[in-house]
Amino acid sequence: MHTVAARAGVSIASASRVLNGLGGSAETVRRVREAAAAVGYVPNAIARSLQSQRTGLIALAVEDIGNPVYVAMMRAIEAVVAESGHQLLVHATGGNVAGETALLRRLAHRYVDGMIISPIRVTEAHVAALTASPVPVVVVGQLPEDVPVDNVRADSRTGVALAVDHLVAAGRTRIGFVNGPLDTVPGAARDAGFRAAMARHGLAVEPAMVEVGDFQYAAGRAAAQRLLARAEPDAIVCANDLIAVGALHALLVTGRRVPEDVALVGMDDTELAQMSFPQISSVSLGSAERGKLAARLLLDRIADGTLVPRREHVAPSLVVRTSSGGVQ
Amino acid sequence: MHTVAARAGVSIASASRVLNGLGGSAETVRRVREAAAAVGYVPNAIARSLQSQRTGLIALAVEDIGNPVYVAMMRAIEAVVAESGHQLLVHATGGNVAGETALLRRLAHRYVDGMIISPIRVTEAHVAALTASPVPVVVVGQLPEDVPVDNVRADSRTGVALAVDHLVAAGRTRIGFVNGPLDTVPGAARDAGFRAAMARHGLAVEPAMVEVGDFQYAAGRAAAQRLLARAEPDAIVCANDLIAVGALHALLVTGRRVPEDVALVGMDDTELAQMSFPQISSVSLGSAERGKLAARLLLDRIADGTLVPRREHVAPSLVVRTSSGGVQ
DNA sequence: TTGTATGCGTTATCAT
DNA sequence: ATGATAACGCATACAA
Repeated sequence: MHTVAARAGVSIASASRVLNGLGGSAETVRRVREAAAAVGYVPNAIARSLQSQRTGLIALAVEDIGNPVYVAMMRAIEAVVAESGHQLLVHATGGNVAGETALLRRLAHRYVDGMIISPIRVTEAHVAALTASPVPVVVVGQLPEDVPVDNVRADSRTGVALAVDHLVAAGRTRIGFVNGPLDTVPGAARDAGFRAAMARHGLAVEPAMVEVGDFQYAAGRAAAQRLLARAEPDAIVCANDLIAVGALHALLVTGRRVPEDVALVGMDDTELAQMSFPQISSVSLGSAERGKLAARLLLDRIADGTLVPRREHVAPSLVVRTSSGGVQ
Repeated sequence: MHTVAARAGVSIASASRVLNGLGGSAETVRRVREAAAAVGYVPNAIARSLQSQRTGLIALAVEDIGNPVYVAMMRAIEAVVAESGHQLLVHATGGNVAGETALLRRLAHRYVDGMIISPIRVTEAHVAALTASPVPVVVVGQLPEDVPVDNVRADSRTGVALAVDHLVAAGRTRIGFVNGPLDTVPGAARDAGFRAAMARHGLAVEPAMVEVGDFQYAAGRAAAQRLLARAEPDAIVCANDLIAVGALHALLVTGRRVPEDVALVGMDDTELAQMSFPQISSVSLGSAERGKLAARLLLDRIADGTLVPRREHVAPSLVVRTSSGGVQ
């Protein structure tokens, strides 16, 4: 900038104004533009940030970037965020509490203008870090009622019910369930949802028909194998699509036909569900929609920090595919 | 900082020194620490960056964050980069030249300390932006010989050969090929590799046995369907795993058995290949290894910009699974 | 050891 | 319209 101003024979103030499109005489504008082009001037993002108190960065923190559900969410967020001139900084937290709270605390350094975080567990430490954060944060997922933070949530309880209802309507009664860890927010909600839905249909939940692993493919496959070794379900509900793909493998490798022998329903409605064969029915929890909403909430709050905390809900819906008897 | 210094009754220089662990008398250290804790002082990342001329950020630019091969690469990069105290900023370029070169030019703003980019096409504009970049860049993928930029590359030509050799050894002779766009670097290399390998075995490449789509699932599926509508291969090589999963779908939906009727080999050896049923044999192009190497090259260059440009190669290897007759 | 003063690259304020 | 100058928050030469 200094160089540009000197070369154009004006003050650095004038140069700055011209380069930012604010006023200037025709002659000044011309000379500054010319000088800038000549020396290949490019504004320094850091210095600009120091002055503007904004970095133009928005962080997204999710457990596992390999899970397609987060890819879908990320794409939706990226679209909104890019439109506002921000860039997305992605953190993979691995789902551990220490890492997530450390991340939240680091927000105090103001290296980003805001953060969207989807914690899989919510602890006291989370809440403390969340409320103490000097930069706006939006939480995707459940959150205690009294935490004054913008929040968008799915309804996975109802989502599981959708799956169970669908299977019961199709005549299935021996319905198994492969879940993720019960000490996670989604794990607990999906467990409760499954039991409530089964009870509503007057179906008993046999312990042998329920397995818990991780929200991952390998764990889902192993959990399904354990379940199939001791029970004969005519349908299996899985707590997400990664688990469902693992369960599909366990079913097919043991010679079971899907959906003829065992119907299968996953959750999150990711690309994986469509890419499997047979294609897997899945409960959409509106991941893209949640991402879009979260991004909007965040941008709104960045623009006006005095807003009252908002809470958005996204309704689940069932996408029926081959694995539960839908068309190919 | 100003506040901390005032509260501790010292100059901001002393406060800064103490907080950075440089000297100070026991008494000064104590008072500054106390004051900092009392006001909850946290250093401002931007101001620190302006001073240090480093942002602590490293960018990764890939075409499609939904492709598991990039997820694997990203994980490897993240591990190396985190260890050095940097954070990863992920860009999805969508593979368009304008976006990629714009990204490279934006490096001049110095919003990151370095970038790892994996362009799917390499144009004049890329080369120009690459060589003009004031911040270190490492290219993952092919690059003209004379471009003085750190570079790590796979050998997908040999990779395809590995697949063809394997299939021929298993007695397959009518080998089809589903590729990505020929005007991309990997697309062109894999096409050449396929033809060379087939020629080496004295096998003709019938035009009807070759299809081109996109490096995506849906396009791969459609391309495979077109191929299968007009030819009867006893094996198919796919230019990546997304295509392979699409081809698997096309095969199964038309009643073909894999591998009995048609053997299938993918490329990139991503999680997808393991998650399919049957599991898909795949040529590993060492994506994690390439990511790790790229990160190391970048960190080295950030530490010392005068290094002579390096070029690393990662050898391909074939992972045999069920889809080509391997064990379950 | 400590404080003063300056610089990092911009933008904004305030005279002129 | 323009220029001098003060922030922005921190780190560091240099002097004391």
